[in-house]
Amino acid sequence: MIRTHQAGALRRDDVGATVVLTGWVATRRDHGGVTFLDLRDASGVVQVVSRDLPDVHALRNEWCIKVTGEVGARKEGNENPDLSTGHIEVVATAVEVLSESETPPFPIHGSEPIDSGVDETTRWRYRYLDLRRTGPASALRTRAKIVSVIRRVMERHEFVDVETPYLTRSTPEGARDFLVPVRLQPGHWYALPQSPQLFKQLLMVAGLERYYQIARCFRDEDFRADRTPEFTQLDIEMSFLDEEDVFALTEELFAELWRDVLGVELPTPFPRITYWESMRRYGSDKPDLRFELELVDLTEHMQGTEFRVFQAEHVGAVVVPGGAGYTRKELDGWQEWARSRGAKGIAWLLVPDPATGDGGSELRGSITKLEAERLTSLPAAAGAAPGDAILFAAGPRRTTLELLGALRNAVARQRGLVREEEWRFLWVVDAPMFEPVSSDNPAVAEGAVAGWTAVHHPFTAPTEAYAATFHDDPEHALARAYDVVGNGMELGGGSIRIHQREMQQRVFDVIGLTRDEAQSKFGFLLEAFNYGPPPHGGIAFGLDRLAATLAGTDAIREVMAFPKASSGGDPLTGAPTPVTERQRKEAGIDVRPEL
RNA sequence: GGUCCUGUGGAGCAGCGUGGAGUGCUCGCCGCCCUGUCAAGGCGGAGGUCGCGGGUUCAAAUCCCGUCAGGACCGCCA
Repeated sequence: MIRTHQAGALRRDDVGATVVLTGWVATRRDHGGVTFLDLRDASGVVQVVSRDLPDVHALRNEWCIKVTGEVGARKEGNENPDLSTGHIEVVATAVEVLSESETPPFPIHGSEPIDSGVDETTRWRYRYLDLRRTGPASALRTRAKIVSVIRRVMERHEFVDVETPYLTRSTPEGARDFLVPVRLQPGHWYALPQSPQLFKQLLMVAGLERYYQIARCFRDEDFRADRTPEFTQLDIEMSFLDEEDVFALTEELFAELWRDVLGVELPTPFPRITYWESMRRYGSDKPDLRFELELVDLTEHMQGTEFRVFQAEHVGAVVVPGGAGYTRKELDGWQEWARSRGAKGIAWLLVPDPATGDGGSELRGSITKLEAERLTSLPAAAGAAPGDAILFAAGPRRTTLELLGALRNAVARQRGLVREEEWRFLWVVDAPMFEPVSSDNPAVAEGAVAGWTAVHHPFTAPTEAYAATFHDDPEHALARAYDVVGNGMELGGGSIRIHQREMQQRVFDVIGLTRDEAQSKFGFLLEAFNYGPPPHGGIAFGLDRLAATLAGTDAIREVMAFPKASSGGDPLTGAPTPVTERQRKEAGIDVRPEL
């Protein structure tokens, strides 16, 4: 190394040592006769002081330099308690410029928080400068730490790390594939994997018993703050297991991650809740338990009403504590919020509080034309106290619950009900096995079921109760699927797979997959299953979401080294780019093979 | 495919509703001064076709239409 020490690691013990440091000029304070430089390297920042080196006046921020000098204790009163190196400074005897720098496009210094007001476009465009900053860089370090803990836990349990192909066939998940043309077979394309699902099942047939991989996955779908076209999963599969093995492993892994990364002790085991209970109580299959605000079911209460809005399959509500003080504008805001989500709207009722005067003197709301009996008993039925507001939604059961679930989250955020310091994990189990094919085809009548599709994927096993009947009653069949949810975020999910041919065939029958189609799509897996497949199952965790959660950010871009923009492009390299006519020809892009 | 927000010297913002000279703030940048600062301080200075195109108007950063880029959300995505 061309240096002797790390700048940020120097302490009182080093006083008197002659050191050679390298790094970047974070800032300079030039007093004419004495000049201070903050020298930054990966370890942190140290103050360099120069009294008689004429060259230092020419230095500028972000120049890469080498400093030779002696570590000195700072005089009392000159110490900086905010700096871990604040008790010492390096008295420079020589400064060498390793390379000069343009003025950076945004301030760098060193100690900015992760999102310090610089426009993201600019940060991603100059990500290599962004990462000179402590906050953004520490997010990547957190991610590396997470990967390290993961490997430690997986190796402790004798999991085998196997790399599966990135150039492969389409996997049976629902997302669009990224396609890669193949020069040697014009007109034929690889798909980049949406997950290593089929390969890890093959590895179970192969008898590996315990597989894991930190695998890049690709889905050509639209963006969200927590979704990007390429992302990383911790992918796990085990043989001869049941759900308890997956739960125990996950809880051990999470407990160790939270302990080592954040110093937080997670209580285990995580509570479990069924999918439908979660929908009923929270309107979501990934409920945030850091606040209460459980949904109220008023379907019974509205049975037989003349009030048309509430003549619906499901009537539910969120009770907003202290919401009687809502202004008309705020209530209109909720209407707009609901409509922006494609709902017809939400009804509201303010319960007056005589003590504070909030909500006036009588029940007010958009539903006061409701039968008097029903109206006056409504606050009690909803569990609303004086001073509360009740926000209603009515309609088909599932969409109404989902709307109320989103409302629950929005209300909690708006009213500051989320206990931000808490970590609340849970398992959501017993998800439906199938859901109706959402058909935009006008030929399919409103409400009619055009067919069924696997909620999870078609290799997910039914629960014992539905093993014999799921093909006759796909609507109610439950799957041996599980999601792990933390603070309202889906951090991972998996299932116990089907390993019996007969059962697998019935699933294909339900989703309308013919033998030929199944054979052509994943005949290789079915063939493998002819050779004594073990009972198996697994789980996959979104590593980016895990890292973002542990790094304390909502945006998974922050824990990716070179994230994509929401257009799907790479702001730094400018990819994707058009290809030349010659490349098209070589890759056989325009060739249409006989199907 | 859809809805909404944003785009103003290098960075972050204000200005836009109710049109009137590129006006302002914090930082950065350049020069000079300065021997104990902590993202130093003082004085001076440079730097902007207000994303782009069109329209309305005597006059557009401001109003209208289109478009591009970025972001959030719905659809989609287990």
